[in-house]
Amino acid sequence: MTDEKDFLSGYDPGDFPAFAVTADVVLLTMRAGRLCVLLIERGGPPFKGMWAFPGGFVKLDENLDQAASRELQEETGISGIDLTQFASYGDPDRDPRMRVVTVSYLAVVPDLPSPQASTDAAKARFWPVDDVEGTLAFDHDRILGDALSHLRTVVEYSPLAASFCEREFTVADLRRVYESIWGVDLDPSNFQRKVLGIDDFLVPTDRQSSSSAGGGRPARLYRLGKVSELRPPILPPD
Amino acid sequence: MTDEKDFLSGYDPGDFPAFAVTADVVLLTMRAGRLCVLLIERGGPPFKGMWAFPGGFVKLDENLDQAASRELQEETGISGIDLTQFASYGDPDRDPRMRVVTVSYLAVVPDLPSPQASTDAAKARFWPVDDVEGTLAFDHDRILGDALSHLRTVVEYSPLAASFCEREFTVADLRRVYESIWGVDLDPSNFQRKVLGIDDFLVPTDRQSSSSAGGGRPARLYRLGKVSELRPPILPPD
DNA sequence: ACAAAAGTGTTGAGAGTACACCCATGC
DNA sequence: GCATGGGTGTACTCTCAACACTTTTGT
Repeated sequence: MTDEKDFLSGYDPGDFPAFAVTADVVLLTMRAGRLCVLLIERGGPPFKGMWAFPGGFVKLDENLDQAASRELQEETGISGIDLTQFASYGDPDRDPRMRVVTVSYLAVVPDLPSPQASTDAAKARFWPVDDVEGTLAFDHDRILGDALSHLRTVVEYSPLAASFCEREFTVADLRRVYESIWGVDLDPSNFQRKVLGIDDFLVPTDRQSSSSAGGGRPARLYRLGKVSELRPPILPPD
Repeated sequence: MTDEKDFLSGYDPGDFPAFAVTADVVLLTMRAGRLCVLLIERGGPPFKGMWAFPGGFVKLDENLDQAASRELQEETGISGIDLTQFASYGDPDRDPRMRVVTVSYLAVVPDLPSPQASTDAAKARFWPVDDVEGTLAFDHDRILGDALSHLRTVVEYSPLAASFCEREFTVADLRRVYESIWGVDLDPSNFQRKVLGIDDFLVPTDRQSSSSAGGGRPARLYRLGKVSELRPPILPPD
């Protein structure tokens, strides 16, 4: 009966509950067919020695998106990738030090070189998602779970899965991404026809993959087209 | 280079940028075939006299979901409905008074009695969405746009559209909801077969609608079942 | 009887799956 | 040649949109 009155009419600036706001980045990649997440080992309390997402305080003169990419750049050296906000978390006890609301972002990248090479963030590395579930600092386990279910949903209806691939990739590369995410096997020939039949999804190059591993016909290389929506969706069979 | 160090190692509590955090509710309903949104007229600066979503400061001892339903209840008297978070907004200048991050929730309800009857929130009313786009306080126009596109997406793959209907409703009621949201005409007979063919979506009652308006065969009344996902999705033709 | 809305039957077009088969490369 | 993976052809199945038609009410 008081707060919202203050909010609706005039009030004394500074007369509001003070929160810290952070931006966290759940950055996913695919390594050897396993879904991996970029984590940073915490050097101090709370949760010292545990692993958490890159992220940190939003500054007073930047917006939420900017904070997320700045923190990612500062802590891991990674920049120039798409970050999309997917949820915010603000339970009273999620950080024992103070009241923090975190705005969480999802990023999907190809298999990058390990981040320690790039900056001073020596404690950053990729972990297979299955190996860390249930072990993260703060409420980051819950956030990771939400990020993964968000990923699995979005990937059916958007070309996001192609972000796991390099700039040029084969249809089989893309198929293996979907197979990993859904844990199913897809028929290579039908998958090929399906994705090539979607307008503006894959644009062919005139280059071919070097058929490196033990033979087999080289595959054509594609680049991601400008499609924004996959209709009909790419679904796992049943 | 300083903030995130503080965040990773120890630091002085209180040594962080102080934000206000609010929870806003975009509550949608369907009236006479038009999509409507619940708004509150602002009684004081800034944006005095303009309309905005119900919402207000998150308190230090409640979580974000609780803040959203509390504010909705206090400002409009509406309670007991599902609120789902869909996005957060925190541009530096979105509120001229201070730095505010707002966590936005979407709610979908049947045609409720006008809210002024229930509480002291005399300035709350439903507005047709088309009539207010571009006129709202703060960045609420952008939030409304995001809420609507979120609605249109979610409605294809979830039973959310049924939340626009009363507890018992006919297939035609539900069809008119989809027609309004997508702005298309759907074939009544095909729509009927489609939705009744989805397991656990609609559960029949033994009651019928009173065929009130000008004749026509009374329709069976249904209740919403326990399905959580619509596969295949309900799509507009083309 | 007639209009209006609910609900069913039928059919033809298109999409998806399974799988046979051909192509290009490494060994 | 043979193994391996890329890519095409084909036939069967299933779904869905279109629309004719029957059912049940109000006037």
